[in-house]
This record gives sequence, structure tokens and C-alpha cells, in this order.
Amino acid sequence: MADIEIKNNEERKITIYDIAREAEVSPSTVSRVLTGAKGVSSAKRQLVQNIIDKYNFRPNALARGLSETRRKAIGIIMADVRNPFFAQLFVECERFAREAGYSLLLENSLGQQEIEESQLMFMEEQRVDAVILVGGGVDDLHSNSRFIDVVNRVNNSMPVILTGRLDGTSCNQVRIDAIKTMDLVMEYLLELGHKKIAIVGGTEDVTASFEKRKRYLQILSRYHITVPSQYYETYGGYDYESGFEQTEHLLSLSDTPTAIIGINDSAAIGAINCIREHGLDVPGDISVVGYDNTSLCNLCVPKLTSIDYNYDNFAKTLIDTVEGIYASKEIPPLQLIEPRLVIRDSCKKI
Amino acid sequence: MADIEIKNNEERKITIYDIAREAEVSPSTVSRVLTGAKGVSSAKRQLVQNIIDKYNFRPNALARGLSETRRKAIGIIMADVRNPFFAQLFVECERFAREAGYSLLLENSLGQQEIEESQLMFMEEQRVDAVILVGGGVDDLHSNSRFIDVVNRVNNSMPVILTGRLDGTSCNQVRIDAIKTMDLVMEYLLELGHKKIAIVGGTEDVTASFEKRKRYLQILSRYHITVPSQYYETYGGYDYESGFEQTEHLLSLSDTPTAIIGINDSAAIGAINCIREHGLDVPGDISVVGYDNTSLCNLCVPKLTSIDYNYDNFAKTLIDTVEGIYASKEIPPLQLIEPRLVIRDSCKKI
DNA sequence: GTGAAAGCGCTAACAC
DNA sequence: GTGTTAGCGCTTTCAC
Repeated sequence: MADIEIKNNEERKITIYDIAREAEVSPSTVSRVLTGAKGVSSAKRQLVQNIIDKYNFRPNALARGLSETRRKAIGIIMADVRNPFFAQLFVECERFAREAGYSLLLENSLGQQEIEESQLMFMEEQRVDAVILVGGGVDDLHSNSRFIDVVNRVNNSMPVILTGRLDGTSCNQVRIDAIKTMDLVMEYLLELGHKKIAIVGGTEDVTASFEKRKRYLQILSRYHITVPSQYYETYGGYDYESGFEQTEHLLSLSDTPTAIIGINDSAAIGAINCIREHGLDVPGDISVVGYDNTSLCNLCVPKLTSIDYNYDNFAKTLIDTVEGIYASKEIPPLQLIEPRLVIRDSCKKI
Repeated sequence: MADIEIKNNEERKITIYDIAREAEVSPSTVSRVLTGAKGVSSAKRQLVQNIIDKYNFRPNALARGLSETRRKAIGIIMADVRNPFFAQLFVECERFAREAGYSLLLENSLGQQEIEESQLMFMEEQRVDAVILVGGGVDDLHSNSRFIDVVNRVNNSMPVILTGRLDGTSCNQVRIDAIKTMDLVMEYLLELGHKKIAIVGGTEDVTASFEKRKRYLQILSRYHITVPSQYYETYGGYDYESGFEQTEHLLSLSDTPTAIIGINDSAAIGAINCIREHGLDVPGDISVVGYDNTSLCNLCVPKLTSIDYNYDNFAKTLIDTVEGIYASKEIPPLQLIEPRLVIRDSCKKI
């Protein structure tokens, strides 16, 4: 028994030369079969394929990548895949990438610029065909100049696609139309009769959050609505607690809002729970809207109305952009992702 | 202006030969500097390093991987990173992998066996140092024989580590101690005085769910507690709706439970919301426990008591196992991850 | 300490 | 159609 023991990972790796020898053809022919190239008689093709199958031979992707110009791999650097927004986008990207014959390399920067930079370099070493930056440095309102340098350097050797703005680079951008998201939210709330609308969550230095508040103020002013500055001035974070605490503050005001916009779903749910804890009803007393349309929307009470980004379209645009660049297509430097409002049960006419 | 336009991706890739030429040393010396190998005078080392920095040169990882035996990359095939359980585990794995000098290749099988198998082959082509299987086929109670074949084949060329049981393979396993999780939950609920305990969610063909129910019955019987079969017989799924619907069913029984165990946090929150919708209180009328200790636990009302797996320990064990295999350490074929109960506000003494 | 040369496993001209 | 050959960009003996 001992000598037929499985010798795990011990066997010499099989190569196309081994296949070629056994099939009595040249390595090129094996390679042609592998790549599906034209110009092999079906007899030989079959013969070679049989031997490949016999050994379950898998060509070495590294060797392949070395000789080919394209690696058929795309790097994605995300802030944090634990955030459902990123997770959803990633899974959709993976789907379209697979369809286009790409594989994805994912790295999470966890909001640490150092890590993000080293990950960019990693992608450079990996010679991926493109790298997509989602969250992290590209979300900063005031871009860090060192980060810009790194991005530019990398962009010099491979296409870098950004999901945010980054001044000082010529990278393609695929961004959510933040202005439009706020238009949708405000239009909806105003139509429901709300005037006392507040925002919770978000930080000042994140472009999207900044733009949302800016647009929010524009719209209010267009409708000649004045609200206390506490309705929008206090920034927080992007988690449940931020939403909860800021709502706590709002409810302590003499003039409380009738509608609250959470900077994302977590913050919005924090708002909801805070409101309910105060014995008030959502949407009976206060309406709440969230952002990102994550799976959280369906597991809170009431179900949360939220802004969706058509993740599949978002992902498709990203992958198409990579393909387009290599196909030398004319890609607009900035592509905006159209948001939509998914209405559930958290808002009510006033 | 036109002729100083940035020629994106056009410049010929710089190699160690270019560096060597400019430094007037041999490529080997450059390589030694790159790998940090001994046997280079510090003068030359500095000289070479300067030129590397000057051009921001990054060695081609593919070429490196071709000549080196180890790629320093680990493949992870997960069911679905949108599930917070997987996302948390992945991020922790990434952390420990980074510390150990590994990068991670993530693929989501989305519960489709076909995809999972092709991803295993992909990992084979990538010549990763190991592949970790999380969720998917390794969770099946009755392992699919074709899947076993594929795993065995892959395991023949690289270590495959499983987070579930898979009969017919000799792969290392790192698994959550499902029995222990149920011990913790039941011990806690029994201590609180509960006897009428039900389970919602989970499917019959998933090992962990099956084992949990089995243990649940063992414990009940040990304490001579009898419950209606509807308390545990109805399987569902792993989402919010399953938990909700099954709880709906439980509440329609003449003899309703005083405690409900959700097969995961989503299902548990489904149970909570269903209970509250019936005008009952959690934990006042019914206590609820979840599984996975995801971020969801903190954004429901009341905050959910849940089983945690010490994700960092789980991840560390996985990565350590890969390292251990290559260090020819003696790794036990089965390593169990110790769970713990995180007590929040969803349970009450009866 | 340093360099020359072989090789890692594949693809892609280029011949025949 | 098929084989020969030359790389792809690195690491690693093996001389010196």
C-alpha cells in the first residue's frame, strides 16, 4: 500500500512538450490546439486533445502571459469588499469579466493610502491589462498629490480606470452621477410634500458626499426653502452609528425634520432605528431615504427606499471601457452612471 | 503641444536588461538586488537601486513566477462575497496573506458547480501555491462525485484546502466546529429557561445546517425536552425571507416557541421582524439567536445575539496551513475553528 | 562579488 | 498543415 500512496504535489509538472512528445507532434501544434488557432488538421487536433484530456493538462498561465501581450486579467482595487456596495459591484464586474474572457485580481485597500499605493504597484508587477480603482483615493475631494503621482506612473504602463474624480490624471473615469442621485431623492421628497429635509452621514472630504450636499442646497434654494444649518452641516461617517447619532441630534432640535436622507443605507437604517426608538414612526412621522440599494434595504422595518446605481450597468461599463481601450475605440473620458430611485416603504406623503 | 502628448501604454516596457545596461552591471546583479539576495557589494546595490527607482521599475511577476517555483499567490474560491460571512473571511485572509507575502486570487462561484469547477481549473493554470475552497461544493452534505474528482485532480498538482467536509479527498480541512456552535447556543438558551426552541432557515443538503439540527435534537433529547417537529423540520434558505416565512409558520402553530435560532443572521433578522410584525416583542416574548456575527447584528432592533467564528483566527489558520504545508510541517488533516457566542440584546430569561 | 548562460513554459513568426 | 526557432523577462547555477 505504501508505495502507491498519493504523492501530493510531487510529480513533475507536465508541459506542452510532454504532450507533444506523446502525440508525436511539435509543441507548436499543441499550442495551436490549446489556443484554438486555425491551421491544425482535425485528426491531429483530436489526437492532441485526447492526450491533453488524458493528463488533464492545464497550460501554465504565467508562461502564456509572458509570451502573449495581453494577460486577460484586470486588477480591481477596492476600499472594502465588506461594504455591500463594493461587493455587489465586484460580483457584477466578475460576471462581465468572465464573459469577456478576463479574470479579476481583487485587492482591498481598507482606506489606507499606503496599502492602496502598494497595491497599484502590485498590479503593475502583475502586468494586468488594466486596473480599476473603486473607492479609496479616488473618492477624496482634494486629491493627494502623491497618490496622483502613483496613479499617473501606473497609468503610464497600463490603463487605469477610476470610479471617482482625480484631478491631474488623464485616466478614464466611470462615475456615478452624484448630482442626479440627489435630484432624484429631492424631487421625490418634495413631491411628497417634504420641506424640512435633513442629511445624515458622510464626510466632508469625500467628493460624492460633498457633491450631494452641494446639490441638496442648490435644490432647496431653487425652491426657496430654508432649513436650519444643522440639517446638513454635521458630517459623520458611513456607518450605522453615524446615522443613529446624527439623527439623535436632529431630533433634539426645536424644529425637527420630516425627512432624512442617509448618505448610504447603513446610515439611513441608523436614522430609522433612532427615530423609532424615540417612539416616532417611519414613515408616519419622518420619512427616510438611503443610498446604494444594498441588501440591507429589505431587512429593515420599514423597507428602505434607496438610490440604486444599476450595478450591472455600472460593471458592464467598466469592463467595456477596458475592452474599448484595447480595441482603440473612442471612449469618452468621463462616463456617468445613471442612478434610479427604488421606492419601498420608508417615505410617505406629508 | 501635440508632440509632448502623453503616449499612454505606448512606451516599451523596461526590463532588468535596461536597468543592467544603465548601471553597467549584469542582469544577474540587478536580479540579486531585486530579490534582496546576498552577494552584492553595497556600492553596486545602491547604484542599481537608484536606477530602479529612477524608472520606477517593477519586475514582471509573470516572468518571476515562471522561473521561481513559488508564485506567492493563493487562490480562494468562495460562494459569494456579497454574503458578509464570506466578505469578512476574505478580508481577514487578505490581511494575513499580505503579512506572509502572498497575494490572493478571488473567484466567486455563486453556487454554480460548473463555475466552481472551471475556477478550480483556472487556479491550476495560474499555478497558485494553494487554493482554498470556501462554501460551494464543500458545503454539500452528499458530495458530488464529479466535484470530488475535480478537487482530487487539482489537489494532485497543488494543495487544496477545504472549509468543509469532502469525503473521498485527502485535502486539509479547516472547519467551523458546527457541533460546538449549537452547544453554545443551546446552552445559553436553556440557561435562560427556554425549552420551546425552534430553528429557521438552512437547507437539508448543507452539511453545517444538517449537523446543527442533528446536534440540536441530541441536546433536546439529553434534557428530555420534546418539541413539535415543525420546530425544526422545515428547511428554508439562507436569506431574510426564509427566516421571515418560517417564523410566520411557527407563529401560526398552537404551541409557539419561546426562542428561535436563525441559521444565519439574515434569517434571524427575518425572524425578528416577523415576530415584531405580529405585535410581539423580541426578546420580551420570543428570544432570537443568529449565526455568523455579521455587521447586520448591530443594525437590527434589538441587536442580535450571534455565533462568531473569530474570523481572524479562521483566516490565520487557513493561511498558516498553506505556509505549513510548504514548510513541511505536520498539519492535522482537520482543524476545527472554535466558535463563541456574542451576546447582545435579542434574548431574555424566561 | 560578479557575469555568462541556461532554462522556466508558452506563443508566434517564419520556413517548409 | 506542420515544425523550427526565437523570444517573453526573470532567476539561478556555475565559472571566474
